[in-house]
Amino acid sequence: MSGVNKVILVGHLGKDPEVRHLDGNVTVASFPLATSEIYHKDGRKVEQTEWHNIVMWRGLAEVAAKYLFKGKLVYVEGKLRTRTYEDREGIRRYTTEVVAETFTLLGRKSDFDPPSATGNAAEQPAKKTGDTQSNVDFKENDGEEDTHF
Amino acid sequence: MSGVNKVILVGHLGKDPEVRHLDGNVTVASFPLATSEIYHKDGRKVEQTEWHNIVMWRGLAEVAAKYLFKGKLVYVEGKLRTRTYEDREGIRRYTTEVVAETFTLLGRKSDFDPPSATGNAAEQPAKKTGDTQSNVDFKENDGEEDTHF
Amino acid sequence: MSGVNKVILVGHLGKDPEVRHLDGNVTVASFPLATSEIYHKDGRKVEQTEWHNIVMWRGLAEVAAKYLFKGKLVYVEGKLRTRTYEDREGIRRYTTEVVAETFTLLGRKSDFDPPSATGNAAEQPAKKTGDTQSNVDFKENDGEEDTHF
Amino acid sequence: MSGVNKVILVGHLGKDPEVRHLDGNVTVASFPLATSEIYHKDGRKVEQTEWHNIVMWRGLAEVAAKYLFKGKLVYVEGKLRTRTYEDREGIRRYTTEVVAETFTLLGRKSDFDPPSATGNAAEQPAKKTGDTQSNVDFKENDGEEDTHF
DNA sequence: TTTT
DNA sequence: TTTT
Repeated sequence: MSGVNKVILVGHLGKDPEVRHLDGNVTVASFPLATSEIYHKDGRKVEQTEWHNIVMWRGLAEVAAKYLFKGKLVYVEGKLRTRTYEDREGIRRYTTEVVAETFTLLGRKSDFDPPSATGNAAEQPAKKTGDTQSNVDFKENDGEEDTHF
Repeated sequence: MSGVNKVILVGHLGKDPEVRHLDGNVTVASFPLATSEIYHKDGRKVEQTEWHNIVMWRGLAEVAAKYLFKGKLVYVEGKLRTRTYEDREGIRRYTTEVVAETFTLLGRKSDFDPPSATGNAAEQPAKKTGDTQSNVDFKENDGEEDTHF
Repeated sequence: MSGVNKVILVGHLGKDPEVRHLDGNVTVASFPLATSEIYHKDGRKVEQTEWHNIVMWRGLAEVAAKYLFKGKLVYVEGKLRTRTYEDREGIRRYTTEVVAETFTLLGRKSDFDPPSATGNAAEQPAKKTGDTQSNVDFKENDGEEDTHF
Repeated sequence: MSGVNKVILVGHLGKDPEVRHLDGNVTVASFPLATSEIYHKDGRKVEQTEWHNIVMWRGLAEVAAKYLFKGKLVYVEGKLRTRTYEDREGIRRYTTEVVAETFTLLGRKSDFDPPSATGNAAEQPAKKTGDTQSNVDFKENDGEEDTHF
């Protein structure tokens, strides 16, 4: 039946993606994304931030693990999914997530480098220095196609 | 800073909108919207339905009360908002809603009529017969502008 | 480089898709799509129709040939592409098209049937009667994936 | 009837906006916007740039004149409009434009400053230094509303 | 928990 | 004509 379920976000990652590997060699990455809007109320400027739970699967999760880090500005396109789970107290809860289908890193070239080699660099998939790639557009089944985006 | 928070849905209303009037002459309408997607798994066709909580404010809520009914197919554009509340047991819960900024009724002219004059017709703002309007596009502050959308 | 180029349309086909088969077994379908908006100017209601040139490639073109006909209401998602060509008088012209990446048929089940068996039915891929399929969501590389949309 | 006509772009301005003032105190701004996509063909990376003609009216044109400059990265949301005109040789031509309804500047704070005070600064509406505003979200009738975006 |  |  007749459905469209599409979300378009541009915002900053609140944390590095959390990457898990499920059975069957399936990768999942998830992270919070902040979108802010500024509006004016009674002459004052007010910033309101909305937090979104982003989930990426398989190939998209793997490129997310390589290119997305806390603070990066990213365009995310995906769909809404509300699922149910039990919290630690056994209470049934609902959570709404954005299951990403594409993302595009925004910002300047230097923004696409991983954080500089201090502290937590060890656990991050290193992006080679000298790589001149300056932008990243990804879709869910990237790699297979030799053509378009 | 730098934010985009946009949701685009096409689906059917699961119920008539529930309309409330808040202090200060503010109208709010809300209803569940179903978007379905069909995919193929192991040769079988599977339909998966996602339910969204739609909220409309002020003028948009008022036109929703006039034109939107259970079963109608509608295009909704808005933004995500997650808010917290306490349920009847005093448990703090989160809910994610789509705050609509525009909607467009889809389908044929007859679909824009209110349900036929049995049962609950009384409490529904009647759409005149003979009205040839066959489509409805609305934005948040409809009425004020004398121009386009 | 950082790019997003996305078009979202809901409108009616102005004609049946024109389907061509290029070298290398590549199918292309194209058709005009009308999107209308109603606005109010000086108290009068004005309807303004915009026409879009839609182009579909390969698998998407093939499903378009099966399910899309003049008058159908369809959701189309794609990207803008402006290309140059020479008209019959040798004048260099530009045309902007929407290269579709997905489409979804909207409307009721009966709307998905091909036009009844008079006139041009012969050249249309018949959709069996009795088929209960009531909705069609397609993406560019449909068929390969056994999962989601 | 039943229309949706929406374009979503993220790209860089190819030129400073060209601003005109029409009769009746109406401002129009227009500029080319580049969206690039990178894809892989036969192992080679290929970048393809698409150029869009963006048009902004009234209040939106005025804020564009203040904040948008050649090279800036911007999110633009609007609708497609194809219009006809006669070129200098009297040939009737068509052009498709994106009539913007909203835009959001993307990138870091320093990107929101006007070009430094050399060369062409004279003809640009100066953005005061010391202004700490770091992001700009605008809609068509900005200024009137005291609330949301 | 982001960004400015 | 942008950006990397």
